[in-house]
Amino acid sequence: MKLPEKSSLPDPNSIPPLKSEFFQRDTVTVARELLGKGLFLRNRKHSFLCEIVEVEAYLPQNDEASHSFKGLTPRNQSMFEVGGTAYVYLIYGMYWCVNVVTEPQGTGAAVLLRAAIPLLGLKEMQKNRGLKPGSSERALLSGPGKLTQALNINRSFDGVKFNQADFKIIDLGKVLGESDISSSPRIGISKAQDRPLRFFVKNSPWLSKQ
DNA sequence: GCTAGGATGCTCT
DNA sequence: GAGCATCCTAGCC
Repeated sequence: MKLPEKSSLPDPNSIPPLKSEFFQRDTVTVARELLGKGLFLRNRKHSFLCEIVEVEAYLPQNDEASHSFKGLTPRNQSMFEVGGTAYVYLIYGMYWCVNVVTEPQGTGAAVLLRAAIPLLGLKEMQKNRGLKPGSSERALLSGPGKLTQALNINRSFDGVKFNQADFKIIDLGKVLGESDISSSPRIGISKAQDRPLRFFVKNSPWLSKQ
């Protein structure tokens, strides 16, 4: 579980956000290709960068576990926005989950961000998570609720596009092959439990579950 | 090491 | 009123 040296990190400010066309494709394709990409977020005081290693796809058709399954509601309306939009919702009354909306406007599909490698802003992530300095870095972003807590993502990000100077998904120059990616059933759902729509970087120590 | 259970509040029925 | 795309802790191997 080695983190890269700070000096070897790219400057996220100089990397443009992924184009809208990247997200407006088949949801499973986007989910797989989001692995290895960077999520960058900047507020008044701090910059955060992390590398996505685990996601789940929620499909527009015949997917009972997807929030879009029963159609548009006030809660899920940003899931029907154009690909590249953030869909953020509260789960279990306590935790936020952040999704990347996929496919064209009106489709109702998204990719849940479940785990990532912390690259920039680790101290602030630790503070946001309420962890002691020196606690394991693995605890920072190894779950959907942890990730939003560490990066301070909440309802105010719902409906925001991932193409802002201070909120964007970027290419880190990492190339993952088919053999680097595994899939499994999605976690924590009660419907459509058999479908292998969770995608993750094989053998990564940063996942939410081994 | 593991598991069971509680926290907590919004959304839809 | 039930159910929920979760996390943490206490208690038990």
